[in-house]
Amino acid sequence: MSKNLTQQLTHKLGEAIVKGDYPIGTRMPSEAVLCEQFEISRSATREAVKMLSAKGLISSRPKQGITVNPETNWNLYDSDVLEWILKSKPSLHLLKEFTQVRFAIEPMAAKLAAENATPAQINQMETALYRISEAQEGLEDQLDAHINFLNMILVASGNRFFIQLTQFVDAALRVSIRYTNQVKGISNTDVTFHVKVFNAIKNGDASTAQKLIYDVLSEALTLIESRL
Amino acid sequence: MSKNLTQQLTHKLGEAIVKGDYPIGTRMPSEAVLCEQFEISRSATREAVKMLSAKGLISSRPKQGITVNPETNWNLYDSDVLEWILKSKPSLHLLKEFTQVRFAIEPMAAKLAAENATPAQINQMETALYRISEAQEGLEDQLDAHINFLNMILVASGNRFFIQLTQFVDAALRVSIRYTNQVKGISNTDVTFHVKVFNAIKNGDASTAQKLIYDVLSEALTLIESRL
DNA sequence: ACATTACATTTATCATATAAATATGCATTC
DNA sequence: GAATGCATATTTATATGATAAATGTAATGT
Repeated sequence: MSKNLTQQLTHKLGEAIVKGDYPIGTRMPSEAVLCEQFEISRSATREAVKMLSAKGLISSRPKQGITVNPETNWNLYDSDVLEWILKSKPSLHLLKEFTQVRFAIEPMAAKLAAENATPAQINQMETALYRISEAQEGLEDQLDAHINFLNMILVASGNRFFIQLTQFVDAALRVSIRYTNQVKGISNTDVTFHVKVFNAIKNGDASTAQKLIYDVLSEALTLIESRL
Repeated sequence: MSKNLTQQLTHKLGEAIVKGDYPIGTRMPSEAVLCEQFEISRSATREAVKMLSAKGLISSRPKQGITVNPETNWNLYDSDVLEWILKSKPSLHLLKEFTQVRFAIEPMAAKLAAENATPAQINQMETALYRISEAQEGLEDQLDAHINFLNMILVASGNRFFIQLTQFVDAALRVSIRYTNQVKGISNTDVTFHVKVFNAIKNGDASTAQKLIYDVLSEALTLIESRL
């Protein structure tokens, strides 16, 4: 758990809101009541409320109190909010939504990576590739290695908005194995696939890099949709 | 300007950080100093600090003080952060990054919209279409009408992560006209284009909807890159 | 040289008081 | 009767002072 009281309350309330304990549009307990319930001071409570409103989950106004915002206001790309969503309502439908975003983003990121990756980034990708092959022999966690490789592609894209999505992709992949119980199908276990992607990016072959990622995600999406 | 002191300070500091007034990795003025500088109480100051740290811009720890986080920690999809970025360092390069994200997202959103749009959403899109044609005759702001139409596509996708990006696309389009000084080229002024997109979505023709948006954004991106 | 302790600084928390905002109901006016 | 203005009660917003906890740094001891 987070160390300080403010963050603890932020997480507790954030999770509760996402879970639906405080329905959208309704008023949450007032500042004073929250203090009582969680036995902390007003300062800590108010700061937690501010953090949640900064993430779009709630808004607070005098007299009206603290109200839960509609989901469209939530900062879904905030890693805390993502974490709460995953913790509270994981579902195959959610996985589909995640994968649709990946399907939109990652092929483009691979394309950009092929066009823009620096030599240093190529080296890091090669290291990531090595980690995947090691993982196959059980030396390292397979999922972590995969995520690391995919994150490197996002980073190498050079577009800060793609880079920002590393946490998103991380979350998406971690939820995916809850349902598929294997990395295969989501992101091919076979390291030869990753080698192909790596070579395409290294050689600046943008369209091949794009197509490789596109195809594997297309397959993943089809698999998920077949199970819905 | 925002009404309450906390939000005012949040915006002032957020903007200043993004602008680079407080370089990344450096310590910001301490709580006490911020109170003095802005002549507000510690409560308000601390709450602003909490909001900024909720958005990933800063982190604060005892003794170490308030430090500016690396840009990779910033929640770039937060509409406040976006606003500050646009306000502080608009550039053609930024526009390119924006458009790359749109290029990744919007064709897919159009495809999903064609597959999933509800009758009510189709109606709303038709209204949006009407607003564009009205705007052409000067009755309404052209840009707003365009943004409204594009947002409807995102909403109709049914994927909450795409829906969340309405603010992003809004920001992207508003910055785009600063450089192109026209909506044309970014999102075809000619309403016939939008009619085509609308019809494709209405008829459930996913691939056509996707291709239409893909093509217009491809063109926009080429235009931007030619000017870099 | 290393570990331990003491200290100083900064944020974190608590408590209390006052101000400002605003929804609600009431009265007043036309 | 409808609309407008006003009083009031409730809730958050702000201010302030005091204490606690965390943590980097320096002093100390072995």
